[in-house]
Amino acid sequence: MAGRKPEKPLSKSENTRNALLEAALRVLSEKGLAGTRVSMIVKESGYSQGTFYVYFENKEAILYEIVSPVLDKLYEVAMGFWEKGELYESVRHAIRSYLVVYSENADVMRILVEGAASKDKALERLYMDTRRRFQQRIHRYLTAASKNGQTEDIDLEVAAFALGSMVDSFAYWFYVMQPKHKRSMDIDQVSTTLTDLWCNSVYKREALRDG
Amino acid sequence: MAGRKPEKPLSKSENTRNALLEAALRVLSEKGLAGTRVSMIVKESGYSQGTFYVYFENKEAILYEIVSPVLDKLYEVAMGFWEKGELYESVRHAIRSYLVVYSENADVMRILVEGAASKDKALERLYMDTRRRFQQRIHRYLTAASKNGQTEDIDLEVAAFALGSMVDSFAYWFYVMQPKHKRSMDIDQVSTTLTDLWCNSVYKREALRDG
Amino acid sequence: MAGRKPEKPLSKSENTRNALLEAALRVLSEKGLAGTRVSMIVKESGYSQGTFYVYFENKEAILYEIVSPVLDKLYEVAMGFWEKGELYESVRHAIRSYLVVYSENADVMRILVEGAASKDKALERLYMDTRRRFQQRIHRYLTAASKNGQTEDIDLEVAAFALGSMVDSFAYWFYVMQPKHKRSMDIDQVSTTLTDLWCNSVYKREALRDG
Amino acid sequence: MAGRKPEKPLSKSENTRNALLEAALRVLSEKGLAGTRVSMIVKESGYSQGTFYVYFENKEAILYEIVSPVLDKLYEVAMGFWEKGELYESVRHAIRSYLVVYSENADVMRILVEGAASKDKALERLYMDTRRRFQQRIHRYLTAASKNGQTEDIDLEVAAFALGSMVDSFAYWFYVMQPKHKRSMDIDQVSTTLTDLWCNSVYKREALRDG
DNA sequence: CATGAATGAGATTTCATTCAT
DNA sequence: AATGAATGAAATCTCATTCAT
Repeated sequence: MAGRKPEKPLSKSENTRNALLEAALRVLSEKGLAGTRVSMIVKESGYSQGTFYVYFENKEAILYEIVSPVLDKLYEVAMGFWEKGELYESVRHAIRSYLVVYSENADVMRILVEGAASKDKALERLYMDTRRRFQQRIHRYLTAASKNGQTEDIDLEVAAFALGSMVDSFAYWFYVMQPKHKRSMDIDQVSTTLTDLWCNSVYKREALRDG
Repeated sequence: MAGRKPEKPLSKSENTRNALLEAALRVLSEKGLAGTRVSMIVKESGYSQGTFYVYFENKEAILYEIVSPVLDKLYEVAMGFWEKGELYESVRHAIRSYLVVYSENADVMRILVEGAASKDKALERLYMDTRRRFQQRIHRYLTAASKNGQTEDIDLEVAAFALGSMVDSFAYWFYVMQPKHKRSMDIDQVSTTLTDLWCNSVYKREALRDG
Repeated sequence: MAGRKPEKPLSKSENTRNALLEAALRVLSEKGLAGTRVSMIVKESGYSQGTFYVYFENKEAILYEIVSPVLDKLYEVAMGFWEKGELYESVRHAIRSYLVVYSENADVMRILVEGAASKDKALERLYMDTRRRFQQRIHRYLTAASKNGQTEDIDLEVAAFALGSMVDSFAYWFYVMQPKHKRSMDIDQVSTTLTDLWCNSVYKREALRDG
Repeated sequence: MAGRKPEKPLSKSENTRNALLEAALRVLSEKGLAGTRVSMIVKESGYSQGTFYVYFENKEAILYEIVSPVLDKLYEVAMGFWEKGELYESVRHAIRSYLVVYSENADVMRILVEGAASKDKALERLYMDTRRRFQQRIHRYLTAASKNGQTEDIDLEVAAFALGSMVDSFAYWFYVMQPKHKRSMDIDQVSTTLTDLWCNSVYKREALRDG
């Protein structure tokens, strides 16, 4: 009774749709955006070429549907807890959650980066919007702290973006570019260091001590 | 007597080669990697289709030649001054130089990001290698400071990468994704904030005060 | 009850495939291997350029499919009767059959010769293998006769190859190189002479008289 | 003084021409006719692309110049001795000489076969003409023998072509198709067998015994 | 719903040949 | 005599998309 939706059985058409989405993700993960062909997706899905166009208008459409929910999840999970708890802990929680979701969707994030850089309008916008949402949220939070005299005297708008960038870019390097077997550091260790950097950089030492 | 080499006139073939490289950069900047066709490059250059293949084996070859020197320049310029001066100033100089070169080559950096994300082996490696070079250099620098008791007690390896990422990712957002007319902040202002964040995050407050 | 399979109607795709094969043969016959373009084949077939690549990986693939069955037929027809009948007659039957099938497939044989000479690995091997199969079969046959003391005292291995070559090369000249209107001799006449040469060259005169 | 031409030193232009011819032969031997590019020839020769067209009108021209003299030599050497000596010996001498020259020019012969089969007009004609010259010569010789009652009662025109074909085709297989290391038989052995076949096939046994 | 055959525009690449120097 | 830069027509192959069944 824990808020779980009762599992409605999926209709035949929903099944096919999902199968195509999953197949697309698998192919995109392996081949990258530029290397993915519709023919690969349908082959992977087991359905036929024509079926693809029953469910998606074109190649870009399926892309958007794959990337979009991951970004929403990322935002929701990382920003949900924020503001409720104590200073250091709420930062740490946000960072750690971000890394967890990122690691689970590293392939999608790679695709997003590729697409946004390639001037694909839809993905470029998705990417920008998400980063701005993060920035604004962080900025709002820092401003609040600054009103309590807890922050150092720096440009909080730039800081908000820079710190968000730091975590995001670290995640990209750590989970996307780095081959799995080379990751010597574990997520808790990393989260702690990132949180230390974040907090040291903007908060006064006293503010941290007091929480 | 200023040490400048007397400018040897370029041979005909060197001229053509350069013209193609420049045309390629223009097209890549406008269309992105995935959107660039050899036909566009030759049209832009004024040469014929066949001429392209006299000078470059294929599309990837010209790509590498465009991206590679920019990365070298970026490293050289940003890391050159490092270690010589006073703590805060040397960080600031590095960051500012990085941003300057980045802004002058924003288009190329976008291409690099797209290419590395797209699993193009050559560019992926170029990207990784460069980031690692930066990380190692920063790490070495932080370690030196830590031996003088100047750093906070954090994981310097992660810090090195995270701080490098912060600057790089900020630059990407600021110069690549952001349309020019929306950039309200100027480079000095931004450099200062980034330097503040950087220094606050790793160095002890005393160390900063003393230089 | 005549053992004929009821003719299953060919599927759409089988039809297209066959149409391409037939068109390819026509073009290859007229233009030769080096002079044949995929564009010519599809034009001749009435299908579009893209359709070709739905059915065949590339030019070489369709080539192999055209040549290979002809060689099998040639071997089967020429060697099928062999050994059953009387000496002279079985040789004559084999030679005549060879010439008949050769004349019906002269164009294909020309292509095979061109392809094998051009160092196309697949065709070179096909050519070699077929010639060796013939040689071995003839050699076996001559050896059997030699055990009955019916052959002259010569190197039967060389003889086997040389006699096979004689018939094959004659057929090539007669049906491939010679323009049709210049062929004054008819197939029976020619078969008889070739059989005479063959038999005289290896068999003892007595053996021939006795059969 | 044995008829050797006094070696006039070659002019510069003759040198270049020869260098190109030799380079062309090397490339053609390795790559086959269809696989040879003008660019390969000039690279092999060390001269430049433009130089090729100073000496040869086009690609076909150099081809003809390479093949033509070999055919002349083949005819001259094989047919020169003919008719002078005793029956068996003159046949054997002709066959052996043919094989010797063939083996020395196997690469060229392969090119000729490829070119003739490919419907290259010039080479097709060269090939046909040469084979006809051989046939006519052999035919004339057989007819002479037949007037002395030395031949079996068979169609001498067909025989002439068939026997010529036999030797030629054997040589092709032996020196062109067969990789060198697989040739177990030596030229004397082979010549003898071919001569035996030839003589047995057309001459009366008595004629052979008497010479 | 699903199919799979067919398409054709367009991308990459090749290469014999020309020509000004 | 020799060069080598430039060409451009043409060949191969790709692939997102359509559509009749």
